[in-house]
Amino acid sequence: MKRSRSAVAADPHERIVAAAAQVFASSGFEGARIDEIAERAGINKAMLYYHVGDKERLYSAVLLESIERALSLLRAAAATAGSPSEKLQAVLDTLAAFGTSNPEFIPLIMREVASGGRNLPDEMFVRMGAVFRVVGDVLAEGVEQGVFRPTDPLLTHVTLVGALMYLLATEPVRQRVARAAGLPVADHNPAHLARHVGNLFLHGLEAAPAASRKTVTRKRREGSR
Amino acid sequence: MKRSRSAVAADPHERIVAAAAQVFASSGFEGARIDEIAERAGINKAMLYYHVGDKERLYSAVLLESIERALSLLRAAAATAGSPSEKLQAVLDTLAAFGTSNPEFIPLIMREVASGGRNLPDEMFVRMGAVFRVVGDVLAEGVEQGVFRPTDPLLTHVTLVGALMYLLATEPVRQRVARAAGLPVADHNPAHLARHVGNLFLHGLEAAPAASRKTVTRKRREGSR
DNA sequence: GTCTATATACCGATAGAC
DNA sequence: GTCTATCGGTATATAGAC
Repeated sequence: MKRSRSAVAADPHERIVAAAAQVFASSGFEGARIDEIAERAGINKAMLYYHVGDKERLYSAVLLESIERALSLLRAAAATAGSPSEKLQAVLDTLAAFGTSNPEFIPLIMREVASGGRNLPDEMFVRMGAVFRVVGDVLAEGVEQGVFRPTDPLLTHVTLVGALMYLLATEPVRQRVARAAGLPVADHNPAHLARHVGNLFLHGLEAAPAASRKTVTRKRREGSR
Repeated sequence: MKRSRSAVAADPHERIVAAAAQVFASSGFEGARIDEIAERAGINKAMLYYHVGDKERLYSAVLLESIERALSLLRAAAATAGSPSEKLQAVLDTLAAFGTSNPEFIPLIMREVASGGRNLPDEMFVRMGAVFRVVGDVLAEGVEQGVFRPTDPLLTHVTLVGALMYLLATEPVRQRVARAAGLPVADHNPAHLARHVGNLFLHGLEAAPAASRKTVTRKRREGSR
């Protein structure tokens, strides 16, 4: 057991980590300023070093604390009663909700992915493996029941989770792109985005099922709109 | 017409932009050091400022030059003869190939997405809109022909492209995760990743087609393996 | 445990000689 | 056009008083 989590976070360590998560997420590791983190945590810079050590240790603490919370939520979602499809959708919904109530999480992960995970502490890979296992088990269950096609589980997991995180993270960019392209500008809530990803991945984009086989390609199955 | 593109890039401007792309991609905007860019371009720091101006202008030049090249390749891919599904797969293949022969591109884009596009110049949004239109047109064509289900095209485009870019970018992270989780470590080539995404998106994960409708859920359609 | 003051280093940008 | 030298600003990290 580590520290108790309270809403106001009286614990200096927690206040610092929470503030650091925000700054690291919005500015990256190199761009984050210790002064800004200290200020946002409401303490002095010297105190920050006293409590959590240098910038690198603080960064590791932020990442580990984030993924730890995400992991336990995702595990709970996958333990939901229901079909593998429903479990997978529950995982996506949970990830979207977590990414929204913890807006630092997705930028943090995406920056690390962009840098090839160069600054990731070893413990992070273990946690990421645990997250994979949550999705991987659902996929395996689906294949076993014959409701999922067999695929490379790690690739499918990354595809699924990456697509949703990307969709969530691009919200502001997407709106500006829509404006620049003369498209209708819509702001989608996270739940909607999770459903879009789930729908797309579960049923596929093609209207005709398995049209690539040697079965007859059914053109224009009427009543589709 | 701007400048001629040669392999060795005798033009100082090009050498600088190419070097900057590498450094910005691996260190981010704030983390990138002008000295390192100059050194990697084989010129003096003062010359860098003489040729391209300050850090921000250099960054914009890198982004615009990258997406411009990607855009023309993607347009060519979408102009391929074939079904909408084949065109979509061609676009994915092209993006994967481009991301591989231009390893700076995906990290650059992902970092910007992670920061909400805060440092993106206005011209970038126009280009990103053009990239969307390439995919959007293929999607519209597929819907028109009745082979694609109608979806929000912008969301589907971002989901598709985001999934592939994420898959490509996580290659090194994925291997370390696999090692930490005791999974078989595989290094997939970009073409394979593009096919994984295309396959998943086009046909979906579910073995039974449209099982969510009121049609009979066909359990265990035999001969699936 | 908390804060002020500062050491130390580095970075972006430019001045100015050639 | 090219380079050296350097200015001005700011960053991480710590020393030391309280």
